[in-house]
Amino acid sequence: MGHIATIKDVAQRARCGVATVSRVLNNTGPASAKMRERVLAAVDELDFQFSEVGRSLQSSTTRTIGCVVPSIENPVYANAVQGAQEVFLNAGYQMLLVCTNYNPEIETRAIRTLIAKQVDGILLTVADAQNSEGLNLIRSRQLPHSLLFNEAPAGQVSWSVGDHAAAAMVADVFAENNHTYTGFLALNFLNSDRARQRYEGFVERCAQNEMARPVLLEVDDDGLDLTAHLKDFLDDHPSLTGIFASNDFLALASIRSARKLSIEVPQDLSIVGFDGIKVGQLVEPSLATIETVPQALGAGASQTILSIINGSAPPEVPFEEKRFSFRAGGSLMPLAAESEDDGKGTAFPPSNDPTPQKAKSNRRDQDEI
Amino acid sequence: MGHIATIKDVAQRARCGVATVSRVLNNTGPASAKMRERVLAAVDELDFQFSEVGRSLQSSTTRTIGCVVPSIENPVYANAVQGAQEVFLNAGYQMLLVCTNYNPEIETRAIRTLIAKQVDGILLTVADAQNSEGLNLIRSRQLPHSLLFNEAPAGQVSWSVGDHAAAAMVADVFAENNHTYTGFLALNFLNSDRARQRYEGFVERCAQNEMARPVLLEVDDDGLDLTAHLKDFLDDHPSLTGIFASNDFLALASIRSARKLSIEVPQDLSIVGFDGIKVGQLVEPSLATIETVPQALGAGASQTILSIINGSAPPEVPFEEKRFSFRAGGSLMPLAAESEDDGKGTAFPPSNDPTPQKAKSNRRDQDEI
DNA sequence: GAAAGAAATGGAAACGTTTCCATAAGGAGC
DNA sequence: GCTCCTTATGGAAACGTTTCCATTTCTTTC
Repeated sequence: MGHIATIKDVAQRARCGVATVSRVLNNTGPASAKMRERVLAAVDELDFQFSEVGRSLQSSTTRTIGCVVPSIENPVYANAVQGAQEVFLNAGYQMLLVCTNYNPEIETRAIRTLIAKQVDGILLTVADAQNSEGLNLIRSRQLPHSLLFNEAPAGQVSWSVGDHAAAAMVADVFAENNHTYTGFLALNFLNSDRARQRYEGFVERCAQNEMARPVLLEVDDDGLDLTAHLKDFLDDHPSLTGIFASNDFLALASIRSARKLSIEVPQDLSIVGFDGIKVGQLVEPSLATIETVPQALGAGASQTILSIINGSAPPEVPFEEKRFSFRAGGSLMPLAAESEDDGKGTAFPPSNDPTPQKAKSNRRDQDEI
Repeated sequence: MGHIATIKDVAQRARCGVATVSRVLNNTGPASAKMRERVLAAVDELDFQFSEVGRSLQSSTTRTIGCVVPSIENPVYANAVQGAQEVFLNAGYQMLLVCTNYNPEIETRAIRTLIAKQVDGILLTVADAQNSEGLNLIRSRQLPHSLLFNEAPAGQVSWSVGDHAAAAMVADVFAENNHTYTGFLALNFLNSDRARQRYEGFVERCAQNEMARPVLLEVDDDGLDLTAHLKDFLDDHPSLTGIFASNDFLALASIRSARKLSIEVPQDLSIVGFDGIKVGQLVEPSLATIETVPQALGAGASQTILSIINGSAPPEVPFEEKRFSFRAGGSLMPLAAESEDDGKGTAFPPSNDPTPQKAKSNRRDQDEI
């Protein structure tokens, strides 16, 4: 028989009503010992399992949460999703995952479907939090949700890195290491409010630190080879001594491209990444970067949702200082101080790079301002 | 009002029966122009959307697929899941994702829940395909499914890398490069049939190539620092010239640990990884590895499931040669041939490593067999 | 042994759909 | 005006649960 047993089949087999079966199996309400036994036997024989669909219809709860992120090829999102998934699973929820590829149209459609599927909550990273159709839908339905990675529109909770402040910290690190002329390397600048916020934070703090305004280098393709881009960029801006890459992959790709161009990192060019992916510590030179805690953010956002669902007190979003930190690395080197070398370079890299920190620069020799 | 509109509300507002609403909205069956208009207006005013739960109960289809993988922190799985997700989304399915952390208990429970939720199919990577309770449940319910990464038990389709053959290829590459004494570095050996298959494939082919039996080094923790392990290992087996790491992260960590021990890669020790993750090409030396196509496997497995669901012809699993290939890299160096140097080292790395290929070895000087 | 209370049980409604079927309305042809 | 199609329409059942409520069955207690 290709027929899946329902509660009716069980009731029939146990010679009782469906209500009794429900009571026995859910341990809700009384049942005599023999009845219990008969029901359990029937369940066993029929290999019965409740249909969650029927249950959901009746209880208007699905024990399912939607999760919408741009992509999980990016280890930052992958970690966050993994963190979220664990929290949800422990709480008895499963997770519907949608990757939008930074496409607002897919985003909206996915959210619409999630709502139709009556998920109990939605965890999401939208392309643009200020202007997301899907987010509005969620709000208007008052569906429990939490933003992840997006900076929240005023008054909303969001589990974000604190991109603005983190990028500012990079500016500080450059300043402490006497770098004045820097560049900002971005991918997907247009589609991501995060990249923009990093840029803004970096630019602002550079100004405050009386550094030159960072030069923006946008790359569009996700290819590994930045060499041509980098060459043009450095030719156009020969005074650059440091590049802030808006993520670690870009940073690693830059290091590699620099190497191809016979520009040594960090002697000729310092590079700082963003995200703090694991491999950054495995490479040589190790990558100076902003270390983030995506898994914790994902877990926190999940807990926010769960607390909304069951009315408990939501977890506090930790202070910015807890959400990111600067990780020193061999890809960043202090420049010789020009005027006041007060030696307070707190970010001096405890590098695993055997190259002496004050090694001569090739490129710099000609370009030094 | 905090009430979500149902088809009844729409019917009431449009002054018609629910059947009519259903017909109009689904374009199934006739409806007069004015009726159509009234219904559409009501839908608009009430912001109505069908409940998929009600639909699912009626149609016994959920447009949802389960996906069970060990983890998505591993970029291989992340890519596969992403590939799968895209295929499903295009076909109008959403994906319930569960990460098992290689824990069979979680695996079983998750699959049970997925079945209860009446997913239309399941895509899964199990800890042990020969002996998976969850997989048996799926089979006994005849639920459309496909294995991913697991080698299939006889007669079953599976979208796997071909671990055995791929590992054998690594043995061949070592042989071609005159390496005879090799080690196999594994993480999670016990919990993963994949790691075991790689080991077997490697060992067998080494034997066929008349190389020494590879020495097994198991590490248990996922920490980044293998230095102590590696030191002990190399002390115990001083004749080793090459290590096959069962994934690229381990390979990169080995390179780093070797560096700490002043063992140069590849001059003193060649390392070959497995998976072909993106960063392997960004680092120095670039990583020699088995390149796999996880995204394609994920997509293929999804299509298999979809074709089972709608009764169309399933896609063929591509031949092994299409599923992996050897990617040369600077982490592997040929040893000076001892007897017959026929120069057919096909795997000679087109390295981006500036170090001369035949550089002197430190460690080897004392250890050379 | 009867009355009263407690415990056990089953029927039926409700959840939101789709779809079968019956009926109502509209036109065409005589 | 009548019959006969065709086209529209609505009622109701079914999908698999849970839960309310009414009924039956058992224990107690006098």
